[in-house]
Amino acid sequence: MPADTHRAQLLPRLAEHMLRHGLPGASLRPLAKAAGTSDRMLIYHFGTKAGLTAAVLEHIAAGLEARLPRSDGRRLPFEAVFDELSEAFRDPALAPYHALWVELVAAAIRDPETYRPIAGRIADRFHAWIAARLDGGPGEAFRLLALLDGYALLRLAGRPET
Amino acid sequence: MPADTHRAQLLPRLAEHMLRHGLPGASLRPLAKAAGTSDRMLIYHFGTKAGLTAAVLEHIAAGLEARLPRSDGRRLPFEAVFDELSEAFRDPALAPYHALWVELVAAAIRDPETYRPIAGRIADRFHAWIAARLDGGPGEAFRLLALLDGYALLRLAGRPET
DNA sequence: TCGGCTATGTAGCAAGCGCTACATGCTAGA
DNA sequence: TCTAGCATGTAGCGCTTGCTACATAGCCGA
Repeated sequence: MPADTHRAQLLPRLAEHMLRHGLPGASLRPLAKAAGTSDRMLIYHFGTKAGLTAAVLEHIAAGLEARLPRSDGRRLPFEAVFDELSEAFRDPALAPYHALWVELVAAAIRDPETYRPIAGRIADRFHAWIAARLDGGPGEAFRLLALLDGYALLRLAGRPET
Repeated sequence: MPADTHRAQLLPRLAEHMLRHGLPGASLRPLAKAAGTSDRMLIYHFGTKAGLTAAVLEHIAAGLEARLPRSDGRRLPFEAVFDELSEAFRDPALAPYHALWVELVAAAIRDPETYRPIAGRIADRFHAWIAARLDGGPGEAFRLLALLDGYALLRLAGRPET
């Protein structure tokens, strides 16, 4: 059995654990336990903790995007898209994703080499996702993304919008 | 010499270290070294790591607010305040504060007991600061705060606004 | 002078971290 | 059938974490 297959089999369970326990809870031994293997084997398959983290986060981001509704081609004005998305992002089922996103950006501050490329790719993904359904330029899409991120951040800080 | 005086003397150096090295770098031994004392004495003065962290972060937040310009009583519309503040917040000298803020919110996710009250108080502080110079209600001030936080977050994720 | 309180140094504990050394079972190709 | 290499278990290393036990020096009031 090739190594890629092993990784692909591990990823869903690693992702589930990481979503539930966050980046700080994603140390090798608990991850291994959750995936039914050993820390020894995680390093064997992914080379390094950083490699593993990158793979799992990429997997999670792809999963989140697949869970969001497809664009129907219509482009709506700023406030309409904002209302729709801020409503959607209040879904508690998405809370673990927001938490992980903030933890990822926090990690990118002190270890940019490892985490910044991942964070950047994820930001781009959702920027494009917004731009595709917003009647406006990329700057406006960026602003909408920032606004949604800001509300999510403040919610995690214990200040939900009122 | 009373204990409060000792704490007050330690705080500036602890704050400087925490600003430079962030929340993850703020473990007892490095902090103690930076403040010219020992981990033993930090616990002695602050009781607990959580107590120390709360005190230092409060000190830092007060310092940041003191550094921002005072309100002259005039109230400006949303875009005017936004432009002024997003300009001010791009100052590289403030980058450590943004980084620490995101790290604080990230910490509040997994340890709300310790960090959420601190994060909430800081959010309130700047919400009030914005509300005092914005021509609009608290909801608009909140939206502006979210927008600024969002831009800061994306900047830390390696995506500065364009 | 003595007794108690504040302050501080030294040493260490138990847990967790990423990662590695070493041995070994298993299986597929020559 | 032999052998090379993939896969995996066991054990442990060196380090950092928050925190504590214990001893003790210095000072201040009775």
